[in-house]
Parts: sequence; C-alpha cells; structure tokens
Amino acid sequence: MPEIKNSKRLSRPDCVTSLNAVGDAFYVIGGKWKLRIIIALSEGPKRFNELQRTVEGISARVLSSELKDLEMNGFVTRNVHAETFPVVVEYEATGYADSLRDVLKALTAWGTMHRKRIKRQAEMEQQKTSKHA
Amino acid sequence: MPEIKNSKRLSRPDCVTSLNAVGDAFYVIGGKWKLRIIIALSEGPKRFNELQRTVEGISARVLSSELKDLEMNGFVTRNVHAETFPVVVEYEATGYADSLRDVLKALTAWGTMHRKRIKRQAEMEQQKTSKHA
DNA sequence: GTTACTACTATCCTTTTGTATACTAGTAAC
DNA sequence: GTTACTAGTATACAAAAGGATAGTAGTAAC
Repeated sequence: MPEIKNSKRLSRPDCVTSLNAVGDAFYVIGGKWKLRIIIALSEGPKRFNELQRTVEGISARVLSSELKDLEMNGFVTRNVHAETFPVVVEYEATGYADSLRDVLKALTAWGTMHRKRIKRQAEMEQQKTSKHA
Repeated sequence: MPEIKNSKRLSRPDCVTSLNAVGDAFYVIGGKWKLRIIIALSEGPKRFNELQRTVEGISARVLSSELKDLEMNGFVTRNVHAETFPVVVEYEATGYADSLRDVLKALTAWGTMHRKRIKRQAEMEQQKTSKHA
C-alpha cells in the first residue's frame, strides 16, 4: 500500500531556524496565560477585574505577574485613570501585540479543529463502551 | 495627535472562541518542548539520541516523557527495529503533526521577527551605555 | 577486561507555576 | 456602622515542570 506520508519535509537549515525561532517566541509568549490575556485585550482595553473575569480560571496573583511580564515585553500598556473614583486602571494591547495576529489566527483555527476531533473521539469511545456493556 | 491604534478588534463571541481554542491547543502542544520536538521530526524520522542532539538542551528524562505525551495525542509514532543491533527506535511525525503546519509557520515567522527586534534593542542599549561612559 | 553504543528509567533536587486566603486604602451606597 | 467596589500585594503552600546524575541490558570493537 503506497501511503502518502510527509508531503513536505523541512531541510536541515530550515529546521534549525524554526527550532530557534519557536524557542524565542515561546520564551516570551509561552505558558498557560500570556496569549490568552492578549486575546482578551484584543477585544478592547480592560480593567484588572474585568480581565480576570474574561480570562477564566486565572487568579489575581498570577494575572498581576503575567501583566507585568507582558508590559515589560511591550505587549500591553497600563493606564491609570486617577481622576475617577475609585482609581481605575486600564490595560491595553499594543501594536506589538497586534503583530501576533497570524499566530493567534493559526492557533485558533487549529485549536477549534482539535477540539472537534477530541469530541468525536470521545463519542466513539462512548459507542464502544455501550456495545461492550 | 491622531494615532492609529488597534485596526481590528475582536467581537465578544470571537474573543471567547479564540480564548477556548487557544486554551485547548496549549493543553496538548503547550510547554517548552512539544512543538520543538515536532519541528525536529518534520525534517524526517529520528532515533532517540539523534532527537536529543537536535532539540538542544533537552534531557533524556524530559524527552522521553514528552515523546510519550506526543504519541498518546497522535502526533508521533514509535517504531522499533528489533532486527538490528543494538535495537533501534525511530520516532516519526504523523499526519496530525502536519496539521500544525500553519501554526508552526506563523510562529517561526513571528519568532524570527521578534529575535531581530530584541537584537536591535540590545544594540541600542549598548550605544546608550557607551555614550554615558 | 574495558570501553562504547543503543534507548531509555530511577532517583533526587530545583525552579516555575499556580492556588487560597487574607489584607491594604479610599469612597459610596445602605 | 457595615458592606461593597476599585486594584492589587503578602504570605504560605501545593503541584507541575524541568534538570543532573547514575544506572540498566546486550553486543561489539579494542
């Protein structure tokens, strides 16, 4: 059976380039939360508590430290509105965060596809189990 | 000064979809090593030690456990060649690993761009420091 | 007999990441 | 006076991820 396997293989130099590049990328945007915070802010600027509600499951302590990282790396800006009561702090995605658009698009598409696949697999397992019972 | 900020904002439903999808994606391909192992294997099938040499910095213990995860999730297959001496084990990327192509392409492009930016910033810092000295 | 190669696993340790709970100041509503 | 809201920080702890080192079996070269 002549099976089609990898239609496109990476050359050695391409492989090394990709390895380094993805390593660099994950150094700043890796981890469970960073991209999700950026996505949440791509809906528009948000306050701290609002952000915590949008990014489900994150604690205040972690959100705070992630925001500091993201600010340091130029992905978000922190704006304090001192004229209001109580003082309101707004976080906003920068243009550099926007440069991740293609990454987020690809990741969203893949994640959506993957979720469907997992769901289908779970259903198949269900069928098998009920047949055996 | 009329500044152009976010040219495109996500709608609330798109934001939630993206948030979930990226969460699902990172659940299986998140972490420091998984994507890098997949990249290394996109050059072609590789043996354990060969893989460890390609993915710089990974320990045998971590590589072994990552490979098990990747196999379980359908990204790689493990083929044992028992006829040779010593027994050789080859790892190969599957078609499902190939489905990550767009993600890897986007991440590689972004990572390369980011690396250049960081380098430029470091050079600027250098200049400033030497001026002050 | 010693060394080296294969593909790992075992053990121990450190670092990173995350959770829970309580607390801060200042004001406004009840 | 009590509660609630703002945006966090402090503390203590637990869990997950990762790293370093050593060791396994079997063979083959020196």
